[in-house]
Amino acid sequence: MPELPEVQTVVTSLRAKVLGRTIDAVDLRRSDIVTPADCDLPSTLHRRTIVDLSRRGKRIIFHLDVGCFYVHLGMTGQLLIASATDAFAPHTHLQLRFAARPDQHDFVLRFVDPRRFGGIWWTAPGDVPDAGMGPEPLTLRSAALARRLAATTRAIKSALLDQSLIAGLGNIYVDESLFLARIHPLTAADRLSATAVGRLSRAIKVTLRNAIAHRGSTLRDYRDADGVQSRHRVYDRAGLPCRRCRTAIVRIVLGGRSTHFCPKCQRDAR
DNA sequence: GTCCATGTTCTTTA
DNA sequence: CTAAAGAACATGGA
Repeated sequence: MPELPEVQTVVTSLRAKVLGRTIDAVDLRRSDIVTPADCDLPSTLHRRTIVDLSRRGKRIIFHLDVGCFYVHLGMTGQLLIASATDAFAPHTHLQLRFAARPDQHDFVLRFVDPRRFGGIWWTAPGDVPDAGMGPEPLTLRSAALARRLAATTRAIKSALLDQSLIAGLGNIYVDESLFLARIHPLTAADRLSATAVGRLSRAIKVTLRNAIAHRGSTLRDYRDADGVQSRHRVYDRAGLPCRRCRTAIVRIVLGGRSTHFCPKCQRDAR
């Protein structure tokens, strides 16, 4: 469940738990999830204290007293708090155990990832954990976004998925943002008007903020089987009526990714 | 058995 | 050379 809002939710919920805690034991059950491959993560993390936890794009950054590491959830990754005595779920690749303190029971943090598109990256002291990443969408100004989009001829949908152009958006929220901005996903990025980029900049922020505000409740507390009303306006709604104009939502494949839009609200300007 | 999936990176093509 | 398009990665659910 990992685009910027989901990652932010994980960071927010984990932050108070792990801040100031010392890693007591490291159980790396699959070492090929760690980059660089020759980094000895267990001995590197042992006895280290977590001084901060933050998010950058889709990365969850653990700041240690020496250097930092970050977790990327890929498509199916999860960070779960558990008790050391809990049985391991399948595909649990890493467990960090935190020592008990007078004010808190001991607990473990587990990284579970069936598809293994995610992983753990170690960043040595002096290196930055966000090399090559584009700016954060929530603070990116319209003019700066316009400048970056003007540098590429790619379809706007593909451009927004490029983490080096703007960090944190994924397939769902790109489709949602383009719908809100009423921009057709195949529009060339460098052919968007300043007005359209302005709408897009605003739409991205609204979409992400709204998702962050609801992530705590929607994804966690509701189940599809209970008839959950998806908050998505276009994503995964092919053939269903547009929530604005009732026109059927269209699904196309763009850059190998399924792409959903309303053909009436998002006119093809090519 | 088939197709599809919230992501990234490597390879191929233009 | 660069930019863009495609394939590949691994597993599980519909």
